Amino acid sequence: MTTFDPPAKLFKALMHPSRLMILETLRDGEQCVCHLEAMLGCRQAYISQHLMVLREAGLVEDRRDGARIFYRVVKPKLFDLVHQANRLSGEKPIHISQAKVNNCPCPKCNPLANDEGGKQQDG
Amino acid sequence: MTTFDPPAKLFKALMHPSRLMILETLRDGEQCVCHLEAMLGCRQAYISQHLMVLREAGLVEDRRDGARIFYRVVKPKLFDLVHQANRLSGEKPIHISQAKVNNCPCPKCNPLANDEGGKQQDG
DNA sequence: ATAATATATTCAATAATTTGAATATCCTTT
DNA sequence: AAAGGATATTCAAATTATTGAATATATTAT
Repeated sequence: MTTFDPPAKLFKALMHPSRLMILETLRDGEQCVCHLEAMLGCRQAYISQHLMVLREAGLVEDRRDGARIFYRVVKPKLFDLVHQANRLSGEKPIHISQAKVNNCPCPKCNPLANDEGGKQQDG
Repeated sequence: MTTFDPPAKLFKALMHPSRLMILETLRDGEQCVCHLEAMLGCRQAYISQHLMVLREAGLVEDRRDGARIFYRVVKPKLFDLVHQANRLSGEKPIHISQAKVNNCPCPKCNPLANDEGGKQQDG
């Protein structure tokens, strides 16, 4: 309708904390849904619904690798936008740990379990 | 609730095209409500409601001058955020004319009508 | 084929946003 | 004080977002 519809739609896709958390988790590179599930501590369907919003807004794309589906941010400049918004909100810089997640079965968190067999690297 | 609530709230305040249009109109400096009314071509109450959202999000502040109330953007960096979002949306740069608006009675559009008397500068 | 795992979609209840209409408030002029 | 103009608030109906539950789809292993 107006000139401002496209940016308004972008902001609308970004207006949910869980979606921002998802994006921030993707900052490190693509991640599978089960990893996002473990990071956010939310149910799979919930994550999937938010991923749908991000996907339909054109902000993320997915790639299937076997049974898993990996999501990635399409334009890295999106990260800047989120951080700039965080700064404008007067908040401390966002930093979420990209460390392996314990209860996550994905190959990034448990490479040995999937690629070789049985072994884990927990400590 | 989470780290992402503050930026999410900011995005929520920005998710409406009319509010983006209002902000962009304020880029040139403070403007009274009747000017925004003339710029957007919307009713006063509608504008006022969106101004309330922006005000409650801490994005704009108002100043009364006589019968008129002038709004201004608190942090100019907000303009960058909107433009960055517009760029990310793959749109042409936003530029709205800051020219005087014909059907607007405010002092910025009709300085003579208010400050001196009767005269206009339309031609 | 069956079972198990990973992910997506649909459904429904609740909550929030949008927006017009009506009305209230505050200021200025008379 | 009354009237008129500028702006804010309240109300209500329509629309949209949120979110859990159930279910469907696709892949891999048996």
